[in-house]
Amino acid sequence: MSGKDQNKENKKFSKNLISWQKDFGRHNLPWQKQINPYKVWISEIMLQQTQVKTVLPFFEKFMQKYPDIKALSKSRIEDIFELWTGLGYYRRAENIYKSSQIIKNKHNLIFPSTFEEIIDLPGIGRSTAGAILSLAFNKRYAILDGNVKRVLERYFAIKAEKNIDKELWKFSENLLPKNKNDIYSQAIMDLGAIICKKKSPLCEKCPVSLDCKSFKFDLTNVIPIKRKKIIKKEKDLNYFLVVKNKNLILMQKNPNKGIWANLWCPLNFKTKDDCKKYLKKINLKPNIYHYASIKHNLTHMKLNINIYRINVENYPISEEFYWKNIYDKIATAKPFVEIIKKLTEELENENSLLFKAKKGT
DNA sequence: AACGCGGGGAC
DNA sequence: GTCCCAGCGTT
Repeated sequence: MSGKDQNKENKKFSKNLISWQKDFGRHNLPWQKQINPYKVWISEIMLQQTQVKTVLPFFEKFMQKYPDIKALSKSRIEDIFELWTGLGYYRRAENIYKSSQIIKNKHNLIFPSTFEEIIDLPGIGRSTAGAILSLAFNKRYAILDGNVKRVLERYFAIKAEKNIDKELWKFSENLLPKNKNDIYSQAIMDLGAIICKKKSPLCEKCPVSLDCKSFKFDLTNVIPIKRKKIIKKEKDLNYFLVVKNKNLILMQKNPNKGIWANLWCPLNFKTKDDCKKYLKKINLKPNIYHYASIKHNLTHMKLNINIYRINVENYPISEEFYWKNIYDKIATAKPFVEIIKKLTEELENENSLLFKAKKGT
């Protein structure tokens, strides 16, 4: 096909998508109502590698607590972590916090509107920047998320066995319309989510099926090519619920790398023996009870988490630890939410038994 | 270019 | 149980 013809095809693609979006696209997502750059930004960060349905309750909570950049800029990182508990990819929470400080100090609390300024914010890469610029500012920038990749690979019948983002970016940019870039970006994502689904795409309802090479050559079940599956490593982890006075739990801040980086979790040792040695070292009785076992599946590993309980009367004060009251809000990783809740209930029970015993004597 | 980073929806 | 999601930052 000549360059001129290709150009014509590209125009038809965006025109069809924009027209389709008006009738069949998504218009009632919470970040689309009274749209502004702040909402688009927060939603785009939450939606990185995370399905819409999962994001919805987190987004609502976030907007209630931080309705605008000013409110967000007064936050503490711990508060954002607390709100992020269970959503995963916790680096995103940190990046939102850091960005809020940059927007306060550099941009006078106004969300920036140029590509350079936006991509300069932590946690915002080329695709998220493109999404914000098109959706919130109606500027002519491309996106390349999971939906768009799948649509492009199918439409152009690209059999990619490895990373071909460089080419896909080129395709994505070539297809951009001159106007209505806000509707177009929404349209191509909606198409991927609603029509051009990973499994059983609804080609009969697709506005661009007639020009789709995979549809034409019956390749929609082959493309996109399945990526070779990763073998999950199994990992055993040991966490220790150190309980003091039946209402305090010892929490420890994770290092700035690895899983749950910078998040507060219960005390962690490689083995139970390591924990025993440590307790002896600080003159505590090494009374450790097995408390629970949790299997936690992640994308890249399978975790077997053993939880132990230790009752102590005192504990040395240190900067890397803090005592969390069982009634305080939790800013931690998902597996510990339920465990701490369970522990809280049991401690309440133990406390009431203790109370009764005292009363009886 | 490849990898690590969470948790869960969809099938 | 498997795949992968409105990706980014690091190596």
